[in-house]
Amino acid sequence: MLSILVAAMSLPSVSLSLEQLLERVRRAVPRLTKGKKAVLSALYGAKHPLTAHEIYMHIAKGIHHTTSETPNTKQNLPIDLVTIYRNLEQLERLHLVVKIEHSQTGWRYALTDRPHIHTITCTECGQEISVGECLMADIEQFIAQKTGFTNIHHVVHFTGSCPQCQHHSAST
Amino acid sequence: MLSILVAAMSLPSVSLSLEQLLERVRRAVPRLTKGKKAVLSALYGAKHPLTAHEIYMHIAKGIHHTTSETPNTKQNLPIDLVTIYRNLEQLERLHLVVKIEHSQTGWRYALTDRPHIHTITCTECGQEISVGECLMADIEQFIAQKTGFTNIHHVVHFTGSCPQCQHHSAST
DNA sequence: TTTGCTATTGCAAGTAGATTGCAGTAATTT
DNA sequence: AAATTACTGCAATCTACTTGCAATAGCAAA
Ligand SMILES: [Mn+2]
Ligand SMILES: [Mn+2]
Ligand SMILES: [Zn+2]
Ligand SMILES: [Zn+2]
Repeated sequence: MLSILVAAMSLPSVSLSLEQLLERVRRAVPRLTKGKKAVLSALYGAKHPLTAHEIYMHIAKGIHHTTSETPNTKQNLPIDLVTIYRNLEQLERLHLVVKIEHSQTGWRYALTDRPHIHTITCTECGQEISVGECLMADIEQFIAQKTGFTNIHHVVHFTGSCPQCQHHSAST
Repeated sequence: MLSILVAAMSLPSVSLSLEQLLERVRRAVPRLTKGKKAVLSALYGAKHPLTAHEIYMHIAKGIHHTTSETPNTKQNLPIDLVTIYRNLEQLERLHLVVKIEHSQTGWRYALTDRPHIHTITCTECGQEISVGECLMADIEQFIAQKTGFTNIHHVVHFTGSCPQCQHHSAST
């Protein structure tokens, strides 16, 4: 059984450039707006799944602050958080974005079909560390065969007691 | 809109009676209260993981309604929802209860170490069906070895397009 | 380039799951 | 029975997320 796990660890990296991705989205949606581009760019550059708020912060930081030299025009206003939620919802319907997990601060989103890692959180101290590349591919394959579903994705999060916190346990 | 889990959990293979479970909890907590017993009883009898609100409703239904014959005493008042949340939190800290998944209506809780199944939800029509017994044991074993964590549990949910809804897809 | 259509946006208000403060209650020990 | 204090209920609060609506901005036809 562990052989399955080892086999699943060498992941195919499907590299689609941001421009290719945007072109694909342009064909799929009625309007390729500034907000949609910003959300896709944020997710494209992300090293791990992001919450809507993290996407918002990422976009806001990428925009010039208002100074006497750079006046407050519509170009340098951040995208409203509600617009980010609506764009994520639309991109989800197109299967271009997926909810990967529900963290303590809300859902985390990522581009579909990207190699990704999962994390484990200590329920006692809150420490969150990587458990490495996703090992769910074979399980999803199995589910696809068994159920006939397509576009299968998963929401996963692990919890436990980290090495520093292992004591006072009532369980086996 | 949202479908309810269909027969998501079987009874524990290692049969611990409710009385044995309560005895174990009695030794682990300072006070074995009416609320704690009610929460544990609800989870013990559940066929699938329950939300805090579902536990609340379960407890309320199990208590006599007030009539002229059965006056409104403290015995037939339901347990307050906030008390259910606090008891679940305490039982989680003792690793006796775990959050199994985040449904559309909130977190679902179950007794620890119970065999369980997982489900897949169609993102288009909302249909939710079983994918069979949990297949995560090997992955958890792998994570335990790699990270040194103990008491490892997981939150998992699958989504996809069901056979009846497979069309208009922008992904591969 | 200008114009028209309407998808999309920002703002504000609303929803609902979950948390917190606190005064009173009840489970347990002596 | 009395003492101790973990626990409870109520109300207020927090916050991730959604919804209504008038204004805006993609996009393409003219
Ligand atoms: Mn994964
Ligand atoms: Mn499982
Ligand atoms: Zn820890
Ligand atoms: Zn469907």
